[in-house]
Amino acid sequence: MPPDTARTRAKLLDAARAEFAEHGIAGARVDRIALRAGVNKERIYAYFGNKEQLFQHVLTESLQELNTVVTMPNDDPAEYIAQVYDFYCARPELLRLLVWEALYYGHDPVPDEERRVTSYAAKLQEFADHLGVKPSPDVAQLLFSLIGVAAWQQTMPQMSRVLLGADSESEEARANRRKHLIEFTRASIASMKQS
Amino acid sequence: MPPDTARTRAKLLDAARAEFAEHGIAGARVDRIALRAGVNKERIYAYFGNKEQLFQHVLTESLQELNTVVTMPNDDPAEYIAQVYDFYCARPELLRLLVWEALYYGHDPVPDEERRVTSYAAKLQEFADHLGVKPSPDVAQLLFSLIGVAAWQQTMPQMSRVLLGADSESEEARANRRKHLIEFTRASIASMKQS
DNA sequence: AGTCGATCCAACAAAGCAGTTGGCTAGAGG
DNA sequence: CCTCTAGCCAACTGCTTTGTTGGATCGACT
Repeated sequence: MPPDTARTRAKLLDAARAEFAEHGIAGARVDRIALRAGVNKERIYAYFGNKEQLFQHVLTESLQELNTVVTMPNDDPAEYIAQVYDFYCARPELLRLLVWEALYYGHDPVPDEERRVTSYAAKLQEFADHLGVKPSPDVAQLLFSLIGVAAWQQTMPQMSRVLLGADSESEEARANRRKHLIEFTRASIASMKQS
Repeated sequence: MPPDTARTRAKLLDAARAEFAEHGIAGARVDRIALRAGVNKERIYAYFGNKEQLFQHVLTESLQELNTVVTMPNDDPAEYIAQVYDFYCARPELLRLLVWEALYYGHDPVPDEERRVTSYAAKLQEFADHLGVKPSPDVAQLLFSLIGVAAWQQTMPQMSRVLLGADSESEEARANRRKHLIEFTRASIASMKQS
């Protein structure tokens, strides 16, 4: 295999990630992906099959990245949530991909949903460990809610602007929300532990 | 004006709402909207201009509905959040429309964003009143976060299934999450008040 | 009944799009 | 130097989709 193949594949995946994050599955244009990558369109079909399968490749790759980058830190679950927030601020594309996927598949199962179960179970285990409790439906509810809070601002920029003010994307506002997030997380963890 | 006009318009808006909620702006098909409504496609262009403007009409209408249906109840802010949750469970289309819009416009302002500011300010006022505090950025942060938690399950069904289990859409699981939501809300309100 | 104005619609035009094909190129092995 | 293979690409195909148009329809008013 010529050395260019891997590079070409990678360039396509990068371009596709940007395109899909911006426009979603229906809105993405295969021509545009090829153009961005500086590669011929036909390669997409040769490597990935079709548009939807390409989307899956992009998503799988992105989820792996998310899984390795955002880890459970020192011993503070609140810091973990803040890290999730930081990550989605820094790399909004990954969240957007997940949201496009959610809208596209709705309540139908997404491709290889099973594989995700294990990696989320691991995260849940870690989270519970740091809380000093056993993984349980309640802990899962809590983690799920907290991830939601951390992601909500990037998920709904219009609502954020309307409710938190037009400058809610400034550096200062971001630091402020981060602080809010940490307090919020601590409070909800404390209340769960005592019950 | 013939009496049918208003009816035709309404039928189109209903069909468009369903179509847009399901497929988003890029994925929606004008033909399909006309077909669902049992009306000729040309009427859409006569009444609404084009696909994107039709989307805006649908969204405006839906936001009004949301605003009138989900009101601040008795005196319990936690019950309000639970009501938001119930509403999004019962009418997921409205949330989906908002999410499609968020992805479509991203960080650019959405059409007539100003008008929304006032209605959200009213909600914030009500919320603060029930908390017995003045509206402030902190209260807004809290309300925004809580809306996020209430909406998160419908926003991310895949993540919900993966983290909370495949049956997370059952009636029982829903009641369970509702309970979690109320406790969660109470805890975060209590912690905000004391600080 | 006849005319007028507005609504409706089947068929059309033009552009955009996903996916294909057939030939080109470069490098490895003989 | 020739051949064979595997990646590469410009041009093309056929279908889908948005938006338009010219004539049919229907009710109101005279």
